[in-house]
Amino acid sequence: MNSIMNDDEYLPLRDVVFNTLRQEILTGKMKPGERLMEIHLANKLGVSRTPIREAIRKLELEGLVIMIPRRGAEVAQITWKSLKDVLEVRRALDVLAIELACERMSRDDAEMLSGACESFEAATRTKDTRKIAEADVGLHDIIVASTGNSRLIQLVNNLAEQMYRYRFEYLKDESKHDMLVQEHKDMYKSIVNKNKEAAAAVVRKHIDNQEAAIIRQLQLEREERKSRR
Amino acid sequence: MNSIMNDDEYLPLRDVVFNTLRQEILTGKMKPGERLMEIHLANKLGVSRTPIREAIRKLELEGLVIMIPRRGAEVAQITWKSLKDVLEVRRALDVLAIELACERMSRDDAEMLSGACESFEAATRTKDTRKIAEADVGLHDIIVASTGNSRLIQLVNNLAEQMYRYRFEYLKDESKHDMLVQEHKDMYKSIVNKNKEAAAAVVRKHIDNQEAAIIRQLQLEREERKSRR
DNA sequence: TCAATTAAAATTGTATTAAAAAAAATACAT
DNA sequence: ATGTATTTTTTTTAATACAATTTTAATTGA
Repeated sequence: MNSIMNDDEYLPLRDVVFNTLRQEILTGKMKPGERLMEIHLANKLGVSRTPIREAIRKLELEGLVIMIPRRGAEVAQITWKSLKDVLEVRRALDVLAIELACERMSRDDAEMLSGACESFEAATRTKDTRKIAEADVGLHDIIVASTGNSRLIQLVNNLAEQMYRYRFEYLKDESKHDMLVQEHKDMYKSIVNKNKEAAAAVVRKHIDNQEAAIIRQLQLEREERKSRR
Repeated sequence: MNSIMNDDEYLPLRDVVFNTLRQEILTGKMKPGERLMEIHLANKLGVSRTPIREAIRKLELEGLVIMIPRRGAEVAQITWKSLKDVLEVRRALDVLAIELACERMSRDDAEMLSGACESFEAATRTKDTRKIAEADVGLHDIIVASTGNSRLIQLVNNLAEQMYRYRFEYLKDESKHDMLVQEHKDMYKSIVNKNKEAAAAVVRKHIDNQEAAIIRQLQLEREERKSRR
Protein backbone atom coordinates (compact mmCIF):
# COMPACT_ATOMS: atom_id res chain seq x y z
CA MET A 1 0.00 0.00 0.00
CA ASN A 2 2.56 2.58 1.05
CA SER A 3 5.13 1.55 -1.51
CA ILE A 4 6.00 4.92 -2.97
CA MET A 5 5.70 7.09 0.11
CA ASN A 6 8.44 5.90 2.42
CA ASP A 7 7.18 6.58 5.92
CA ASP A 8 10.66 7.35 7.16
CA GLU A 9 10.91 4.93 10.12
CA TYR A 10 12.94 7.48 12.08
CA LEU A 11 13.68 6.81 15.73
CA PRO A 12 15.66 9.22 17.91
CA LEU A 13 18.86 7.74 19.25
CA ARG A 14 17.57 8.01 22.79
CA ASP A 15 14.75 5.62 21.91
CA VAL A 16 17.07 3.21 20.19
CA VAL A 17 19.23 3.22 23.30
CA PHE A 18 16.18 2.89 25.54
CA ASN A 19 14.92 -0.16 23.66
CA THR A 20 18.35 -1.71 23.57
CA LEU A 21 19.02 -1.35 27.29
CA ARG A 22 15.48 -2.37 28.15
CA GLN A 23 15.85 -5.58 26.18
CA GLU A 24 19.21 -6.35 27.76
CA ILE A 25 17.75 -5.97 31.21
CA LEU A 26 14.56 -7.91 30.56
CA THR A 27 16.34 -10.81 28.93
CA GLY A 28 18.86 -10.94 31.73
CA LYS A 29 21.90 -10.02 29.68
CA MET A 30 22.38 -7.21 32.15
CA LYS A 31 22.25 -8.66 35.61
CA PRO A 32 20.50 -7.08 38.59
CA GLY A 33 22.88 -4.86 40.49
CA GLU A 34 25.02 -4.21 37.43
CA ARG A 35 25.89 -0.55 37.07
CA LEU A 36 24.96 1.42 34.01
CA MET A 37 27.90 3.71 33.47
CA GLU A 38 27.35 6.45 30.97
CA ILE A 39 30.71 6.71 29.24
CA HIS A 40 31.01 2.96 29.11
CA LEU A 41 27.58 2.52 27.50
CA ALA A 42 28.20 5.48 25.21
CA ASN A 43 31.36 3.87 23.87
CA LYS A 44 29.72 0.47 23.59
CA LEU A 45 26.78 1.80 21.60
CA GLY A 46 28.78 4.36 19.70
CA VAL A 47 26.84 7.43 20.81
CA SER A 48 27.42 10.32 23.17
CA ARG A 49 26.33 10.41 26.78
CA THR A 50 23.26 12.54 26.10
CA PRO A 51 20.99 9.88 24.58
CA ILE A 52 22.23 7.39 27.17
CA ARG A 53 21.15 9.63 30.00
CA GLU A 54 17.76 10.23 28.49
CA ALA A 55 17.21 6.51 28.05
CA ILE A 56 18.20 5.88 31.64
CA ARG A 57 15.61 8.42 32.83
CA LYS A 58 12.90 6.40 31.16
CA LEU A 59 14.19 3.11 32.50
CA GLU A 60 14.22 4.71 35.92
CA LEU A 61 10.56 5.65 35.72
CA GLU A 62 9.72 2.17 34.54
CA GLY A 63 11.43 0.72 37.58
CA LEU A 64 13.92 -1.29 35.57
CA VAL A 65 16.86 0.64 36.98
CA ILE A 66 17.25 2.44 40.24
CA MET A 67 19.08 5.71 40.58
CA ILE A 68 21.43 6.55 43.36
CA PRO A 69 22.06 10.30 43.13
CA ARG A 70 25.63 11.18 42.16
CA ARG A 71 26.45 7.53 41.91
CA GLY A 72 24.46 6.55 38.87
CA ALA A 73 22.01 3.90 37.80
CA GLU A 74 22.03 0.19 38.32
CA VAL A 75 19.79 -2.61 37.14
CA ALA A 76 17.01 -3.04 39.67
CA GLN A 77 17.21 -6.06 41.89
CA ILE A 78 14.50 -8.57 41.14
CA THR A 79 13.42 -10.02 44.43
CA TRP A 80 10.87 -12.64 45.20
CA LYS A 81 8.79 -9.91 46.75
CA SER A 82 8.93 -7.62 43.73
CA LEU A 83 7.89 -10.45 41.44
CA LYS A 84 4.98 -11.36 43.70
CA ASP A 85 3.94 -7.73 43.67
CA VAL A 86 4.02 -7.58 39.88
CA LEU A 87 2.06 -10.82 39.59
CA GLU A 88 -0.56 -9.63 42.04
CA VAL A 89 -1.22 -6.54 39.94
CA ARG A 90 -0.98 -8.43 36.70
CA ARG A 91 -3.56 -10.93 37.84
CA ALA A 92 -6.05 -8.15 38.54
CA LEU A 93 -5.40 -6.45 35.22
CA ASP A 94 -5.49 -9.64 33.19
CA VAL A 95 -8.82 -10.47 34.78
CA LEU A 96 -10.09 -7.00 33.94
CA ALA A 97 -8.83 -7.42 30.40
CA ILE A 98 -10.58 -10.70 29.77
CA GLU A 99 -13.80 -9.46 31.37
CA LEU A 100 -13.78 -6.46 29.06
CA ALA A 101 -12.91 -8.75 26.17
CA CYS A 102 -16.09 -10.72 26.95
CA GLU A 103 -18.08 -7.52 26.54
CA ARG A 104 -16.28 -5.97 23.63
CA MET A 105 -14.50 -8.46 21.44
CA SER A 106 -15.60 -8.21 17.82
CA ARG A 107 -16.39 -11.23 15.70
CA ASP A 108 -13.27 -10.57 13.66
CA ASP A 109 -11.05 -10.51 16.74
CA ALA A 110 -12.72 -13.67 18.04
CA GLU A 111 -11.88 -15.24 14.70
CA MET A 112 -8.26 -14.17 15.13
CA LEU A 113 -8.18 -15.48 18.68
CA SER A 114 -9.36 -18.85 17.50
CA GLY A 115 -6.57 -18.85 14.96
CA ALA A 116 -4.05 -17.82 17.61
CA CYS A 117 -5.13 -20.77 19.77
CA GLU A 118 -4.37 -23.10 16.91
CA SER A 119 -1.07 -21.39 16.20
CA PHE A 120 -0.09 -21.84 19.82
CA GLU A 121 -0.95 -25.52 19.72
CA ALA A 122 1.08 -25.87 16.54
CA ALA A 123 3.98 -24.01 18.14
CA THR A 124 4.03 -26.38 21.11
CA ARG A 125 4.46 -29.23 18.70
CA THR A 126 7.61 -27.68 17.23
CA LYS A 127 9.14 -27.65 20.74
CA ASP A 128 10.87 -24.40 19.77
CA THR A 129 10.54 -22.30 22.92
CA ARG A 130 11.07 -19.07 21.05
CA LYS A 131 8.19 -19.82 18.71
CA ILE A 132 5.97 -20.92 21.57
CA ALA A 133 6.67 -17.70 23.44
CA GLU A 134 5.85 -15.66 20.35
CA ALA A 135 2.57 -17.50 19.80
CA ASP A 136 1.70 -17.03 23.45
CA VAL A 137 2.38 -13.30 23.32
CA GLY A 138 0.35 -12.99 20.13
CA LEU A 139 -2.61 -14.73 21.68
CA HIS A 140 -2.66 -12.63 24.80
CA ASP A 141 -2.16 -9.48 22.77
CA ILE A 142 -5.37 -10.17 20.87
CA ILE A 143 -7.33 -10.44 24.10
CA VAL A 144 -5.85 -7.33 25.67
CA ALA A 145 -6.10 -5.29 22.47
CA SER A 146 -9.77 -6.18 22.09
CA THR A 147 -10.55 -4.21 25.24
CA GLY A 148 -9.80 -1.03 23.32
CA ASN A 149 -8.42 0.47 26.53
CA SER A 150 -5.03 1.84 25.61
CA ARG A 151 -3.96 2.48 29.17
CA LEU A 152 -4.76 -1.10 30.10
CA ILE A 153 -2.90 -2.36 27.06
CA GLN A 154 0.16 -0.35 28.00
CA LEU A 155 0.16 -1.49 31.62
CA VAL A 156 -0.45 -5.17 30.94
CA ASN A 157 2.28 -5.26 28.33
CA ASN A 158 4.67 -3.52 30.66
CA LEU A 159 3.95 -5.87 33.54
CA ALA A 160 4.19 -8.90 31.29
CA GLU A 161 7.59 -7.77 30.05
CA GLN A 162 8.86 -7.45 33.61
CA MET A 163 8.67 -11.22 33.82
CA TYR A 164 9.87 -11.98 30.35
CA ARG A 165 12.84 -13.96 31.52
CA TYR A 166 10.89 -16.20 33.84
CA ARG A 167 8.02 -16.83 31.50
CA PHE A 168 10.47 -18.05 28.94
CA GLU A 169 11.75 -20.64 31.40
CA TYR A 170 8.19 -21.64 32.18
CA LEU A 171 7.37 -22.31 28.54
CA LYS A 172 10.41 -24.58 28.25
CA ASP A 173 8.65 -27.12 30.44
CA GLU A 174 6.97 -29.39 27.91
CA SER A 175 4.86 -31.17 30.50
CA LYS A 176 2.77 -28.01 30.86
CA HIS A 177 2.09 -27.52 27.19
CA ASP A 178 -1.13 -29.53 26.99
CA MET A 179 -2.51 -27.66 29.97
CA LEU A 180 -1.66 -24.32 28.40
CA VAL A 181 -3.30 -25.27 25.14
CA GLN A 182 -6.44 -26.25 27.03
CA GLU A 183 -6.43 -23.04 29.06
CA HIS A 184 -6.18 -20.97 25.92
CA LYS A 185 -9.10 -22.81 24.41
CA ASP A 186 -11.09 -22.23 27.59
CA MET A 187 -10.35 -18.53 27.37
CA TYR A 188 -11.57 -18.43 23.81
CA LYS A 189 -14.75 -20.29 24.67
CA SER A 190 -15.50 -18.09 27.68
CA ILE A 191 -15.05 -14.97 25.61
CA VAL A 192 -17.31 -15.99 22.75
CA ASN A 193 -19.92 -17.13 25.29
CA LYS A 194 -19.48 -13.79 27.05
CA ASN A 195 -19.07 -15.70 30.29
CA LYS A 196 -17.06 -13.32 32.46
CA GLU A 197 -16.88 -15.54 35.54
CA ALA A 198 -15.51 -18.50 33.64
CA ALA A 199 -13.06 -16.27 31.76
CA ALA A 200 -11.80 -14.70 34.96
CA ALA A 201 -11.38 -18.11 36.54
CA VAL A 202 -9.22 -19.39 33.69
CA VAL A 203 -7.01 -16.32 33.76
CA ARG A 204 -6.52 -16.58 37.51
CA LYS A 205 -5.53 -20.21 37.13
CA HIS A 206 -3.20 -19.24 34.29
CA ILE A 207 -1.40 -16.67 36.40
CA ASP A 208 -1.34 -18.90 39.46
CA ASN A 209 0.42 -21.58 37.43
CA GLN A 210 2.90 -19.06 36.16
CA GLU A 211 3.53 -17.84 39.67
CA ALA A 212 4.16 -21.35 40.93
CA ALA A 213 6.58 -21.99 38.06
CA ILE A 214 8.45 -18.78 38.72
CA ILE A 215 8.76 -19.58 42.39
CA ARG A 216 10.24 -22.96 41.51
CA GLN A 217 12.59 -21.25 39.10
CA LEU A 218 13.75 -18.79 41.74
CA GLN A 219 14.25 -21.59 44.24
CA LEU A 220 16.46 -23.35 41.71
CA GLU A 221 18.53 -20.22 41.16
CA ARG A 222 18.91 -19.84 44.88
CA GLU A 223 20.08 -23.43 45.28
CA GLU A 224 22.60 -22.83 42.52
CA ARG A 225 23.98 -19.76 44.24
CA LYS A 226 24.18 -21.64 47.50
CA SER A 227 26.10 -24.52 45.97
CA ARG A 228 28.55 -22.19 44.27
CA ARG A 229 29.65 -20.75 47.58
CA MET B 1 14.13 11.90 65.17
CA ASN B 2 16.55 12.81 62.40
CA SER B 3 17.40 16.19 63.87
CA ILE B 4 21.16 15.94 64.06
CA MET B 5 21.93 13.87 61.02
CA ASN B 6 20.79 16.03 58.13
CA ASP B 7 19.91 13.52 55.44
CA ASP B 8 21.05 15.86 52.74
CA GLU B 9 17.67 16.32 51.00
CA TYR B 10 19.52 16.54 47.70
CA LEU B 11 17.48 16.32 44.53
CA PRO B 12 19.03 16.47 41.08
CA LEU B 13 17.80 19.41 39.04
CA ARG B 14 16.10 17.06 36.60
CA ASP B 15 13.87 15.78 39.37
CA VAL B 16 13.04 19.27 40.55
CA VAL B 17 12.13 20.15 36.98
CA PHE B 18 10.20 16.91 36.59
CA ASN B 19 8.12 17.57 39.69
CA THR B 20 7.55 21.18 38.72
CA LEU B 21 6.36 20.43 35.21
CA ARG B 22 4.33 17.47 36.39
CA GLN B 23 2.50 19.63 38.89
CA GLU B 24 1.85 22.32 36.30
CA ILE B 25 0.33 19.80 33.94
CA LEU B 26 -1.74 17.96 36.53
CA THR B 27 -3.17 21.12 38.01
CA GLY B 28 -3.99 22.46 34.59
CA LYS B 29 -1.61 25.42 34.65
CA MET B 30 -0.17 24.01 31.48
CA LYS B 31 -3.00 23.31 29.10
CA PRO B 32 -3.30 20.24 26.86
CA GLY B 33 -1.67 20.89 23.52
CA GLU B 34 0.72 23.47 24.95
CA ARG B 35 4.25 22.99 23.73
CA LEU B 36 7.15 22.41 26.08
CA MET B 37 10.04 24.27 24.53
CA GLU B 38 13.42 23.60 25.97
CA ILE B 39 15.07 27.01 25.86
CA HIS B 40 11.92 28.68 27.07
CA LEU B 41 11.52 26.35 30.04
CA ALA B 42 15.24 26.51 30.75
CA ASN B 43 15.09 30.29 31.00
CA LYS B 44 11.90 30.23 33.00
CA LEU B 45 13.27 27.79 35.56
CA GLY B 46 16.79 29.15 35.49
CA VAL B 47 18.58 25.96 34.52
CA SER B 48 20.24 24.62 31.39
CA ARG B 49 18.42 22.56 28.83
CA THR B 50 19.89 19.24 29.92
CA PRO B 51 17.76 18.75 33.05
CA ILE B 52 14.72 19.97 31.12
CA ARG B 53 15.19 17.28 28.49
CA GLU B 54 15.64 14.55 31.06
CA ALA B 55 12.49 15.63 32.87
CA ILE B 56 10.56 15.59 29.61
CA ARG B 57 11.64 12.00 28.97
CA LYS B 58 10.07 10.96 32.23
CA LEU B 59 6.88 12.88 31.57
CA GLU B 60 6.78 11.18 28.20
CA LEU B 61 6.87 7.71 29.73
CA GLU B 62 4.20 8.69 32.20
CA GLY B 63 1.96 9.74 29.32
CA LEU B 64 1.64 13.32 30.51
CA VAL B 65 3.32 14.69 27.41
CA ILE B 66 3.54 13.31 23.93
CA MET B 67 6.63 13.58 21.79
CA ILE B 68 6.60 14.45 18.15
CA PRO B 69 10.07 13.58 16.89
CA ARG B 70 12.14 16.58 15.85
CA ARG B 71 9.31 18.85 16.79
CA GLY B 72 9.28 18.52 20.54
CA ALA B 73 6.93 17.70 23.37
CA GLU B 74 3.48 18.95 24.13
CA VAL B 75 1.07 18.43 26.99
CA ALA B 76 -1.03 15.36 26.24
CA GLN B 77 -4.59 15.91 25.24
CA ILE B 78 -7.04 14.61 27.81
CA THR B 79 -9.96 13.10 26.00
CA TRP B 80 -13.12 11.62 27.38
CA LYS B 81 -11.92 8.28 26.13
CA SER B 82 -8.54 8.50 27.83
CA LEU B 83 -10.19 9.40 31.13
CA LYS B 84 -12.62 6.52 30.87
CA ASP B 85 -9.68 4.22 30.18
CA VAL B 86 -7.82 5.46 33.23
CA LEU B 87 -10.89 5.10 35.42
CA GLU B 88 -11.52 1.59 34.20
CA VAL B 89 -8.04 0.51 35.23
CA ARG B 90 -8.14 2.50 38.42
CA ARG B 91 -11.36 0.85 39.49
CA ALA B 92 -9.81 -2.58 39.13
CA LEU B 93 -6.67 -1.60 41.02
CA ASP B 94 -8.52 0.20 43.80
CA VAL B 95 -10.67 -2.88 44.27
CA LEU B 96 -7.55 -5.03 44.41
CA ALA B 97 -6.02 -2.62 46.90
CA ILE B 98 -8.92 -2.69 49.31
CA GLU B 99 -9.26 -6.46 49.04
CA LEU B 100 -5.61 -6.84 49.94
CA ALA B 101 -6.09 -4.30 52.70
CA CYS B 102 -8.79 -6.54 54.15
CA GLU B 103 -6.27 -9.36 54.35
CA ARG B 104 -3.22 -7.45 55.42
CA MET B 105 -3.98 -4.26 57.25
CA SER B 106 -2.33 -4.13 60.66
CA ARG B 107 -4.12 -2.98 63.79
CA ASP B 108 -1.97 0.15 63.81
CA ASP B 109 -2.87 1.03 60.23
CA ALA B 110 -6.54 0.40 60.97
CA GLU B 111 -6.19 2.79 63.86
CA MET B 112 -4.69 5.37 61.50
CA LEU B 113 -7.43 4.80 58.97
CA SER B 114 -10.05 5.43 61.58
CA GLY B 115 -8.29 8.69 62.43
CA ALA B 116 -8.11 9.59 58.75
CA CYS B 117 -11.86 9.09 58.43
CA GLU B 118 -12.40 11.54 61.23
CA SER B 119 -9.91 13.98 59.74
CA PHE B 120 -11.76 13.83 56.46
CA GLU B 121 -15.05 14.52 58.16
CA ALA B 122 -13.48 17.46 59.98
CA ALA B 123 -12.02 18.74 56.70
CA THR B 124 -15.41 18.72 55.01
CA ARG B 125 -16.68 20.96 57.79
CA THR B 126 -14.00 23.57 57.05
CA LYS B 127 -15.28 23.75 53.46
CA ASP B 128 -11.66 24.31 52.38
CA THR B 129 -11.38 22.21 49.23
CA ARG B 130 -7.62 22.06 49.47
CA LYS B 131 -7.79 20.58 52.95
CA ILE B 132 -10.52 18.16 51.96
CA ALA B 133 -8.46 16.94 49.02
CA GLU B 134 -5.44 16.45 51.27
CA ALA B 135 -7.46 14.50 53.82
CA ASP B 136 -8.91 12.38 51.04
CA VAL B 137 -5.50 11.60 49.60
CA GLY B 138 -4.18 10.77 53.08
CA LEU B 139 -7.00 8.35 53.72
CA HIS B 140 -6.64 6.50 50.45
CA ASP B 141 -2.89 6.39 50.88
CA ILE B 142 -3.29 4.50 54.13
CA ILE B 143 -5.41 1.86 52.44
CA VAL B 144 -3.14 1.46 49.44
CA ALA B 145 0.03 1.48 51.54
CA SER B 146 -1.34 -1.22 53.80
CA THR B 147 -1.25 -3.68 50.90
CA GLY B 148 2.54 -3.59 51.11
CA ASN B 149 2.64 -4.01 47.33
CA SER B 150 4.96 -1.30 46.10
CA ARG B 151 4.11 -1.79 42.44
CA LEU B 152 0.43 -1.41 43.22
CA ILE B 153 1.12 1.67 45.31
CA GLN B 154 3.06 3.23 42.47
CA LEU B 155 0.42 2.50 39.84
CA VAL B 156 -2.57 3.59 41.89
CA ASN B 157 -0.88 6.85 42.81
CA ASN B 158 0.03 7.48 39.22
CA LEU B 159 -3.47 6.82 37.94
CA ALA B 160 -5.01 8.90 40.69
CA GLU B 161 -2.77 11.82 39.82
CA GLN B 162 -3.84 11.69 36.20
CA MET B 163 -7.25 12.86 37.36
CA TYR B 164 -6.07 15.30 39.97
CA ARG B 165 -7.68 18.26 38.29
CA TYR B 166 -11.08 16.67 37.98
CA ARG B 167 -11.15 15.18 41.41
CA PHE B 168 -10.52 18.59 42.85
CA GLU B 169 -13.62 19.89 41.10
CA TYR B 170 -15.55 16.92 42.40
CA LEU B 171 -14.63 17.65 46.01
CA LYS B 172 -15.82 21.23 45.61
CA ASP B 173 -19.39 19.98 45.46
CA GLU B 174 -20.55 20.21 49.08
CA SER B 175 -23.69 18.22 48.48
CA LYS B 176 -21.57 15.08 48.07
CA HIS B 177 -19.59 15.49 51.26
CA ASP B 178 -21.90 13.53 53.54
CA MET B 179 -21.97 10.68 51.11
CA LEU B 180 -18.17 10.64 50.90
CA VAL B 181 -17.83 10.63 54.66
CA GLN B 182 -20.21 7.69 54.83
CA GLU B 183 -18.37 5.81 52.09
CA HIS B 184 -15.08 6.25 53.88
CA LYS B 185 -16.59 4.92 57.08
CA ASP B 186 -17.96 1.95 55.15
CA MET B 187 -14.51 1.25 53.78
CA TYR B 188 -13.04 1.31 57.24
CA LYS B 189 -15.72 -1.03 58.60
CA SER B 190 -15.36 -3.47 55.72
CA ILE B 191 -11.62 -3.60 56.19
CA VAL B 192 -11.66 -4.25 59.93
CA ASN B 193 -14.36 -6.89 59.39
CA LYS B 194 -12.21 -8.35 56.63
CA ASN B 195 -15.26 -8.32 54.38
CA LYS B 196 -13.77 -8.20 50.90
CA GLU B 197 -17.06 -8.20 49.01
CA ALA B 198 -18.45 -5.25 50.92
CA ALA B 199 -15.17 -3.36 50.62
CA ALA B 200 -15.02 -3.92 46.88
CA ALA B 201 -18.60 -2.76 46.50
CA VAL B 202 -17.94 0.53 48.31
CA VAL B 203 -14.86 1.22 46.23
CA ARG B 204 -16.70 0.54 42.99
CA LYS B 205 -19.45 2.92 44.04
CA HIS B 206 -16.81 5.47 45.02
CA ILE B 207 -15.20 5.38 41.59
CA ASP B 208 -18.52 5.28 39.78
CA ASN B 209 -19.52 8.48 41.53
CA GLN B 210 -16.23 10.07 40.62
CA GLU B 211 -16.66 9.02 37.03
CA ALA B 212 -20.15 10.49 36.86
CA ALA B 213 -18.89 13.76 38.35
CA ILE B 214 -16.02 13.94 35.89
CA ILE B 215 -18.32 13.33 32.97
CA ARG B 216 -20.54 16.17 34.15
CA GLN B 217 -17.45 18.35 34.51
CA LEU B 218 -16.30 17.57 30.98
CA GLN B 219 -19.74 18.25 29.62
CA LEU B 220 -19.63 21.65 31.29
CA GLU B 221 -16.23 22.43 29.80
CA ARG B 222 -17.51 21.42 26.40
CA GLU B 223 -20.55 23.69 26.72
CA GLU B 224 -18.22 26.52 27.67
CA ARG B 225 -16.06 26.01 24.63
CA LYS B 226 -19.13 25.85 22.44
CA SER B 227 -20.50 29.12 23.77
CA ARG B 228 -17.17 30.88 23.34
CA ARG B 229 -17.19 30.27 19.62
C1' DT C 1 49.66 -3.72 61.06
C1' DC C 2 45.93 -0.64 61.15
C1' DA C 3 43.56 3.64 61.04
C1' DA C 4 43.30 8.23 59.34
C1' DT C 5 44.29 11.45 55.91
C1' DT C 6 45.18 12.93 51.50
C1' DA C 7 45.74 12.59 46.48
C1' DA C 8 44.05 10.82 42.14
C1' DA C 9 40.92 8.71 39.26
C1' DA C 10 36.46 7.83 37.88
C1' DT C 11 31.82 9.22 37.45
C1' DT C 12 27.89 11.92 37.59
C1' DG C 13 25.66 16.49 37.07
C1' DT C 14 25.16 20.65 34.47
C1' DA C 15 26.13 23.82 30.75
C1' DT C 16 27.48 24.93 26.26
C1' DT C 17 28.33 24.23 21.49
C1' DA C 18 27.55 22.28 16.92
C1' DA C 19 24.66 19.92 13.55
C1' DA C 20 20.27 18.59 11.57
C1' DA C 21 15.64 19.26 10.82
C1' DA C 22 11.28 21.61 10.72
C1' DA C 23 8.60 25.78 10.53
C1' DA C 24 7.98 30.34 9.12
C1' DA C 25 8.83 34.12 6.26
C1' DT C 26 9.98 36.06 2.10
C1' DA C 27 10.62 36.41 -2.81
C1' DC C 28 9.40 35.12 -7.25
C1' DA C 29 6.69 33.52 -11.08
C1' DT C 30 2.39 32.55 -12.96
C1' DA D 1 -3.89 37.25 -5.99
C1' DT D 2 -2.30 32.54 -5.65
C1' DG D 3 0.86 28.97 -5.63
C1' DT D 4 5.69 27.45 -5.60
C1' DA D 5 10.82 28.08 -4.38
C1' DT D 6 14.13 29.88 -1.62
C1' DT D 7 15.98 31.78 2.43
C1' DT D 8 15.91 32.68 7.34
C1' DT D 9 14.76 31.54 11.84
C1' DT D 10 13.58 28.55 15.36
C1' DT D 11 13.89 24.27 17.57
C1' DT D 12 15.33 19.85 18.47
C1' DT D 13 19.04 16.45 18.58
C1' DA D 14 23.48 14.99 19.66
C1' DA D 15 28.15 15.75 21.10
C1' DT D 16 31.39 17.87 23.88
C1' DA D 17 33.31 20.53 27.71
C1' DC D 18 33.58 21.69 32.37
C1' DA D 19 32.45 21.45 37.38
C1' DA D 20 31.16 18.91 41.48
C1' DT D 21 31.18 14.73 43.90
C1' DT D 22 32.26 10.23 45.12
C1' DT D 23 35.16 6.28 45.14
C1' DT D 24 39.45 4.16 45.24
C1' DA D 25 44.17 3.92 46.17
C1' DA D 26 48.19 5.46 48.37
C1' DT D 27 50.65 7.42 51.95
C1' DT D 28 51.70 8.63 56.50
C1' DG D 29 51.83 8.25 61.44
C1' DA D 30 50.80 5.73 65.45
